[in-house]
Amino acid sequence: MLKLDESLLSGLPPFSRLSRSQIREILDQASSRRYEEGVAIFREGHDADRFFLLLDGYLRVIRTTPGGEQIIVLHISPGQLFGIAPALQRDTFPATSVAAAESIALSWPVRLWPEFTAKYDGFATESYKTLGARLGQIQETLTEMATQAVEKRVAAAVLRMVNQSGRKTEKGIEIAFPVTRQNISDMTGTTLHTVSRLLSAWEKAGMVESTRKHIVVTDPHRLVVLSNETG
Amino acid sequence: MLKLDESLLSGLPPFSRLSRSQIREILDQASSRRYEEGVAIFREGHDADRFFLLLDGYLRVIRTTPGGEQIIVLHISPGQLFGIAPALQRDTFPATSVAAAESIALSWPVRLWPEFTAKYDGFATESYKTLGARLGQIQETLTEMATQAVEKRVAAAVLRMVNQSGRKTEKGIEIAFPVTRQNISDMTGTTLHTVSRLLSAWEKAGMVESTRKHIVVTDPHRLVVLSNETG
DNA sequence: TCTGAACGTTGCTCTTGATCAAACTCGCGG
DNA sequence: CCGCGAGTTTGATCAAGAGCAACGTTCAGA
Repeated sequence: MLKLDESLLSGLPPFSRLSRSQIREILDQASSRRYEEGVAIFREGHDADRFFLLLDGYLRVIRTTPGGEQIIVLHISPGQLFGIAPALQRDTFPATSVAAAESIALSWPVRLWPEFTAKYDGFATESYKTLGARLGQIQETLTEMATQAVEKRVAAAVLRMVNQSGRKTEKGIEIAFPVTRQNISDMTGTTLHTVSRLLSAWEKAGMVESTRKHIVVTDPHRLVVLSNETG
Repeated sequence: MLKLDESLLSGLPPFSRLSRSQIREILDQASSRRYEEGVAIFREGHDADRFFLLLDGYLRVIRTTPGGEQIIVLHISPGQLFGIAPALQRDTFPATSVAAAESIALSWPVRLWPEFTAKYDGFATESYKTLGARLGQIQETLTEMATQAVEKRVAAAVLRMVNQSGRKTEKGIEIAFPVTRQNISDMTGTTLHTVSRLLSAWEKAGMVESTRKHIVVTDPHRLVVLSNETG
């Protein structure tokens, strides 16, 4: 395994208050792995024997119903901890994580969790902050799902991805990882057909442009208005 | 304020590993309050200056949309901690808590949270376990909302309430706090009309009996089957 | 005992978005 | 360069459930 550089972690919130030598210590205990697009990092219900940090790429956090349908609960962006079941005293993962694009993640055995929280200043605080934000986000999505019409849910889902991973281009802001119509329908509890129709309509209206697995929002403002309309 | 008895807490998970004197200490710092049915204990977005324990009664945890619609995220039963924003490093409450029935809760100022977690063995562990369970439940609800038809969502919601608060009667198992059709529609993202029709149908089919604000499940098994059917 | 408000029921209509069906486009591997 | 499969588009049909309307029931308080 190649030696990881301290600069990988030094800018990230959970580690920002640590000294160079502490970060070295942490890195030396980590294993690093690359995941192809579409590959699962871990699966719902499996033994939570490690916890993770996404260095590069994007993940989808997924739950599958007994009936085989799946829904995307949230996305993970670079720099975020994930699979932190131990923080909630769980011994199995509550959801599946799949690489939305080629990704690189560090991981540590769970037995180090108590050590990390005890020893490294700010680590526990930041981890729980992450969890708090995530809980809030899920509640948000739930509320949306329960009260908003499909068009607004889809608009909100697209905007969420843009906010989390948007990068500027000449055309507008583009979602930084591959997304299919099916993916969006899995985030919003609708069908790929409906999503396709909506995107087509928005494209005609000049708010987005999309090619296969690829979406650019050309008029974010109008999309925001759309997603907020009281209906 | 009257003196609270140690037995109130000694059986509850967050405190079960503590000595009598430690529990005394904790109780002496608590304030106890009674809440009428329908009254809010705290509101979404407000300053999280205290954390709570429900001694008796039932709570609804609610989120309200900008458009004024509300949805019930989960219920809290006696013995559970709630409003534990500090555990997630939040300084405002992420949702509103309303008494579903007359309730009694203890509360402590947030500044005691770090002290409690540091000083009392098992307190942090159990708190995070609660949070983990709650996160899991919300994810469950979200998945359900995204994939299941209305009838199954309503069946699942009724069963969840029964599981959390069911008490046996001659007729069957009854939900221990007042629930209106509107409440159930707020849990499932539907309308009170649809809920009313479903309950009527189930009543005709001999699975439930209900009077105003009051539901008894007479044939839980069939309701479970109904909620699990692959549709 | 009366009254009004809160809660519940039920019929009808109409819209949303699922479902079914078919064709098209792009990119990749052979 | 061809053929195949994954992803996408679009049309047509249909059912679930929302919305609307009206009425019935229960209960608390005057």
